Amino acid sequence: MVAKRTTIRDIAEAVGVSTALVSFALNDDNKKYRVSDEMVRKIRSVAHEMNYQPNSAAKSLRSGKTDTIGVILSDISNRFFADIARCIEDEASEAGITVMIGSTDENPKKFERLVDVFINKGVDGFIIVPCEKSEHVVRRLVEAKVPVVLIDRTYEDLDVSSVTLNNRKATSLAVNELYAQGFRKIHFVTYHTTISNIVDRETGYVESMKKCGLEDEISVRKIKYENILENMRSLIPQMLDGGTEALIFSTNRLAIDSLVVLREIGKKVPDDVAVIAFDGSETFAFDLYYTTVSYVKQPIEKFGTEAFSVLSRLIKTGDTRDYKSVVLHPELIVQESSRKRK
Amino acid sequence: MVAKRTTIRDIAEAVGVSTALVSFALNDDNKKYRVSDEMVRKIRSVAHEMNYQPNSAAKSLRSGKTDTIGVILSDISNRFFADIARCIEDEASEAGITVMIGSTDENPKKFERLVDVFINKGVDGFIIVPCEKSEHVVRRLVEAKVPVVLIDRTYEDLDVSSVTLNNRKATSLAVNELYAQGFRKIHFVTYHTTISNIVDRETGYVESMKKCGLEDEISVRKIKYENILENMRSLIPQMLDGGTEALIFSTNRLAIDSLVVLREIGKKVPDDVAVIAFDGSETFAFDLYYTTVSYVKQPIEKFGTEAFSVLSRLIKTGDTRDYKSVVLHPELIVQESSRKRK
DNA sequence: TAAAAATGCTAAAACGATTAAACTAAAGAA
DNA sequence: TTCTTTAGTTTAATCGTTTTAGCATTTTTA
Repeated sequence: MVAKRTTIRDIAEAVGVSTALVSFALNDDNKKYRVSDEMVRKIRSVAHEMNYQPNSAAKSLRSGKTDTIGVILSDISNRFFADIARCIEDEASEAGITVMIGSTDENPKKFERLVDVFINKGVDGFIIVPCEKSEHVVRRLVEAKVPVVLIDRTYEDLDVSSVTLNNRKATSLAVNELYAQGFRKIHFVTYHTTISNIVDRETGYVESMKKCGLEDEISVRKIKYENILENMRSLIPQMLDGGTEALIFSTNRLAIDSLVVLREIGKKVPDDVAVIAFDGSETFAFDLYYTTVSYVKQPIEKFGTEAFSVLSRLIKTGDTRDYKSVVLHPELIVQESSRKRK
Repeated sequence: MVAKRTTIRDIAEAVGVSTALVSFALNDDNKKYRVSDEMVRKIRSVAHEMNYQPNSAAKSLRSGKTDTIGVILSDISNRFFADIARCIEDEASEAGITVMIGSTDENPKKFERLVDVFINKGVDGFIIVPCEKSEHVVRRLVEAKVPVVLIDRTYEDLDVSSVTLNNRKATSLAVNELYAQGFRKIHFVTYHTTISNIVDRETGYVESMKKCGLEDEISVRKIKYENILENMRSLIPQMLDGGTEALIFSTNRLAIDSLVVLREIGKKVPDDVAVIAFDGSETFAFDLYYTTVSYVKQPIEKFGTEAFSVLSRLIKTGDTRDYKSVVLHPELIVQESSRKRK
């Protein structure tokens, strides 16, 4: 905190009026409270001269508002979440709201601790990427009537606002494209998890395979969140040996590490195997590959803007029962990696 | 802010004592203020039962401390800064300190506004990646005795703590490696800017070219921060036509976009031109290239940890005159892109 | 010309915590 | 027995704002 700041009382003394009047004049309450225009001008100019900066601790204490929101993500150093954070930050800054950010690393303990810390700091609301096994924490918030918006994932049986992707449609788009290109042995690589968005992507894959009449070709391979590259080194060759013609990945990370492995073992995309990745947020990574990579694109900015707008309303109205689910739509970016060569 | 929170007064009433005693008991002041062990136990258990969360606005108002620091970066969606932010966050969380993050986009106006907002929120100190033409803003902070640590870049004639890379050494390493490999026409691509770290990288290039006796081969090409890819599309072919044998880039972004262009125009690395990039933070992008890319590696985590540790001391001692410059060391990661083929 | 309304301002309480100072009761010293 | 310590607790001020209720004036209305 800065050394000896100007307070409202200092201004009051300098001008020779009460602190109340200064407060009225500095806030736009001067209409409501009938302060003379001349006085408003005087007070504001003195405040400016004395470089007055309101003490927000005092403000918060009085008003119960902090104009601060807590944003809890999986990992801020992951591009997808960083982009979302950036979006939220921009929206918030526009609205004069400050953002506190924390990363959970998908760890329920860290998640709970972050929630406590932010509650403690008195945030006005939360934007949260919830992690596995943390439904109770979010439930507690909802029950305490704390404004909350979940993004990227949600808990089905919780009455809470959310902004998510239509994940089933996302993988469905991928399957259909590959099917249309003539691929049949289309296989899916994903994480071992119960997180809703990842699960939905799997469901989407399975369902659309069935719709395409490829029920017998369905193959879902799941790996752990740790040592992805290592896991891929054994999984990918094994799948190719098994006759896989096309690969769909449920996340960006999985796709990238697989591409690395494919290069390592000298397999060509899409000649040896077609690929559709998830998430264009790291497009530039794909740009460097010898072939351009098709991928399911999420409207990243919208996650941020929508979440912020829903949260703002929640905070403003104070009616946390009035929750709302926003579902965003994926787009398939078709490039070379999913083309069938004869 | 959460609906009707338990206050210290609620606890006091529940236990039937004064609020002062509750405060003593909850803080470890019970030694200093001689509260009976039994009472401490009782108060703490009631506080726990009532799910007491101290109101930090009140705490801050009283103490003038917020246990919050402001972190101002160039752009949180840039991997390099996101990694640093992540590091700072981890350190801070360990120490029970909350972080507020903002991005300047290298825009002095945004920078100044962020500083004002954070000051306003009463942060205890700043970690800042300063942008061009903002020396006066940082100076004002320093003069107001606000704890500040600059990272990545600094202002030479400001008495302020900083954590920076030895940038001259960084490019020097690159030049020497290329020279040792037998390259002579080693050229440097950088931004048009006065930001200290970028300028130092140029200086390092020029100086070590001279030391290698390659004074006549020195060539520095500068481009604007906007439309990098477009700029590269015209610059790179032009340089190759001019006989460039090896390229050194002053940043990651420049390197990546150039690699994209080189692929587009069908030039092979390192056969047609050798490349040394800057910053390994997006290594995975390089992993996908047909050839692995050599680069100057910055110790990213150290930027975060060192900056936080310096800032902590600054805040604790309150002696902002006791500033300190930490200089970190780059490492050259040699891979295929800088190898001379015969 | 008195009553009513509008205008411009102030006093003081409140928000929730911390803390210096004071107070009480019991224990120890003289 | 009286005085001094010590332990355990309370009182009340304080941090910087906001805001309700109310006090003088002046202006309008009837």
